[in-house]
Amino acid sequence: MELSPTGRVILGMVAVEPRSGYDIKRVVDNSTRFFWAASYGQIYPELKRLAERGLIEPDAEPEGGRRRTRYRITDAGRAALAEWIRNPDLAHELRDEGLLKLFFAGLLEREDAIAVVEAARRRHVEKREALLAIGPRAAATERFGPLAVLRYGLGMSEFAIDWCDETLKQLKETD
Amino acid sequence: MELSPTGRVILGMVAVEPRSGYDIKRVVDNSTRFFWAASYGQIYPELKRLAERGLIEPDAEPEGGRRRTRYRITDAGRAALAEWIRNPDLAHELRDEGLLKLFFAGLLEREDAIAVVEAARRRHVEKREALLAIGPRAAATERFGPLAVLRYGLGMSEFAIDWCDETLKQLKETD
DNA sequence: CTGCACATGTAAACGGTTACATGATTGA
DNA sequence: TCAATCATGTAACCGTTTACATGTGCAG
Repeated sequence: MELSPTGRVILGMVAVEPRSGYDIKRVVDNSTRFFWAASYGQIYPELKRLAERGLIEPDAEPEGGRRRTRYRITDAGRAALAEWIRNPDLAHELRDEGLLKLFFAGLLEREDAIAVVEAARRRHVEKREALLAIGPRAAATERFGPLAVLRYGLGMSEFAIDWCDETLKQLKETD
Repeated sequence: MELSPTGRVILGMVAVEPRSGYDIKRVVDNSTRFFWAASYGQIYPELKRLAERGLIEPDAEPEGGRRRTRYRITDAGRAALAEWIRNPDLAHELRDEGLLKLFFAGLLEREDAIAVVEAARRRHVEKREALLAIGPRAAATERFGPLAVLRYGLGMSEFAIDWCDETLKQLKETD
């Protein structure tokens, strides 16, 4: 049972616990957004498609309060999710605009190239701060995954910052 | 002058030296594909659009041999490219399906989660090999950028492999 | 009673991949 | 003469973002 790209995040988020589209948007913005974002324009139609295919189903109606549709995963959904996670192949290419800028930075004057690397460094520092801020949230889930991926993100940020420093040194000492 | 996402790689590749669509595909597949790929379906229409906007122009017709259209960058093109590179903001989100799988791996049985990390490790080792293989090509350009980004990719791969090892250790020792 | 967060959706426009189609040139 | 590689392109389909549209419930 093939899942669409964003269908996978959504199904995963529903697999963790029953969630509405709004819930999913919120939790994605606080976790996977660093490597996989999702917009409402994707979430709501995709929830309907997943429900039509029997991979998720509406949970019990809310007791009073706001109108909302919370979905829970079905057995078929769990199977489809596991099938995707277990498959070692990746369907999607990585895309990193920051690296593309760095790749071409040498076409500019040296001062400009330095500014490009400095901007990249700033972004990585910001990202590290953002990851540190969501740390407690990830630590709260006892499940393996969020915390490990957070460690990954922090390590990557550290590496990237060091790389920027080293690259700046090289760029500056070439006289 | 706003550039489209893939217009940027294409313009950058033409900025380095005059190139045809076919050339661009080949060089992208040997360099930026690790963080920004491009297909013919994007390249040829985009070359036309860039030419219509005066950012590139057809080079002199080939002296005999094969028919082909090689483009060279114009002053306006150089300005648009520099404008994009200098702008510190990124228009595009990172997307990494491998991390998404790892994020949700804890929903599976422990053996399955271990297999997911092992698959990720294998991918990172393969990527490192691929980067090492294109190393000489990147070193051949004296321009700053390709080599620096290659160093980045290699460092990232090393880090990712170490992270997988550490994560596997953690997953296995939790009895 | 006002503004904010909750909550769900649609339509248009854009971006990107894949499959298909075509044909020339070169080297074995 | 055959296969590989050079070379360019289009059309259909799918995915994604953005902007718009609508309405509820709660706290101050």
